[in-house]
Amino acid sequence: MRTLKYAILGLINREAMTGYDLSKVFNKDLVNFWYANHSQIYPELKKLTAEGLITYEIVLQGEKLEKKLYSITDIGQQDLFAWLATIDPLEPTPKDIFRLKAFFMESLPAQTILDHFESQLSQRLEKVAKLENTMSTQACNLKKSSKISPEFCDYLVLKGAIMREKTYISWLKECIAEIGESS
Amino acid sequence: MRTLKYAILGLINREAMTGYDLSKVFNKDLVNFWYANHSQIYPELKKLTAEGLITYEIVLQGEKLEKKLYSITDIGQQDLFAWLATIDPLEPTPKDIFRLKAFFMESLPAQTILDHFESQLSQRLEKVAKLENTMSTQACNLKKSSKISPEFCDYLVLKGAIMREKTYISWLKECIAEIGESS
DNA sequence: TATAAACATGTATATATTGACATGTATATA
DNA sequence: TATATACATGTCAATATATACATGTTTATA
Repeated sequence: MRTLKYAILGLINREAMTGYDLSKVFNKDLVNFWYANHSQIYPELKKLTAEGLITYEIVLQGEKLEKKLYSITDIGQQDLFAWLATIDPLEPTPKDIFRLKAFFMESLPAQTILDHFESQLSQRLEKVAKLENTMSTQACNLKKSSKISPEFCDYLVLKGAIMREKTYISWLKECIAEIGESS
Repeated sequence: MRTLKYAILGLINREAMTGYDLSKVFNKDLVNFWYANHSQIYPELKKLTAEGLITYEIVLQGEKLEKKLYSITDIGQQDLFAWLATIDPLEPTPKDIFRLKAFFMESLPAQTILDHFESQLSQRLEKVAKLENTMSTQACNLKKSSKISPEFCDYLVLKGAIMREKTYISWLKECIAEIGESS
């Protein structure tokens, strides 16, 4: 479905960027719903350039270091907007290795099962703490923008990520409680 | 990471199955956290057989139709249990095309944005209704098994799936409300 | 008894993704 | 000024996944 294509177009549409910049954004701002390695990004940039959806100019960093600053073309923008406007059917539920393991865990000793859930719980607690920290640091710039803006979208998806993590945590706690009762 | 391998081993460990059976189970019981097409399953079964982790016997269905009934070997079970016992670091957050689109949506007219969220909301409401129906139909067999059992695991992951969907729905509703305020 | 739906098993091709390999520059700091 | 870290761009090989192609049997039902 070329989702990476649109993720890149969407970012470059916001602001001209290098492949390196894209890589950073994917693994920071977008990491809660999309990500990609640089080994995927650079070939895709090449492809999008060949397709005429983006162009680049070479910018010098220091004396010698050349970086490619990509911007979106008119065709690229049309393509992006057409994709954005399309309403999709529901995606398949995301895969989740922990849930898969949990599904089969019954063959393990009760204490090992609890260890799994406790480990997952502490990792998720740490993660949600980081997300909430981001939210409180950025909340001023984000929510107060009372019009629909990039910052407003940042805020909405960050809120969604926090809600998702908190629910995962609630589930883990309920599982731990029920396993305690059952064993 | 060969997750499909362990998904298959886990299922065959519960009960001997054909590739066709596995395909059905993936797209019914496991669909809320794992799935695979038959075009992935059959080659993997071949590979696992070659690796000595499973074996099959040919069973006749009617007069001519041969099906392969797979069972797990001792080595397969050891491999499965070793995987089950391993505690993993947190997986990267699952990708989500709708959230990605939402992140870039700000360039669209407010009404189109709302249409996206409303469509997603009604699709998710339908989905959670189905999940809750499954839960109420199967709840008797599931929860009442007061010991840790396959049915108990089924119950736990189904509950998790319902919680996840409900949170997605809450997020969508909050987004719709906030977009209403902002536009 | 014709027919559709479900059962049953594969392969082929294209795309997506990961992790390793490979190279070199610029900048901050010890 | 040595050194580590971040900046910057690529390729390659292996794995994973999706979609289409391909074939044949059995069972329920109209």
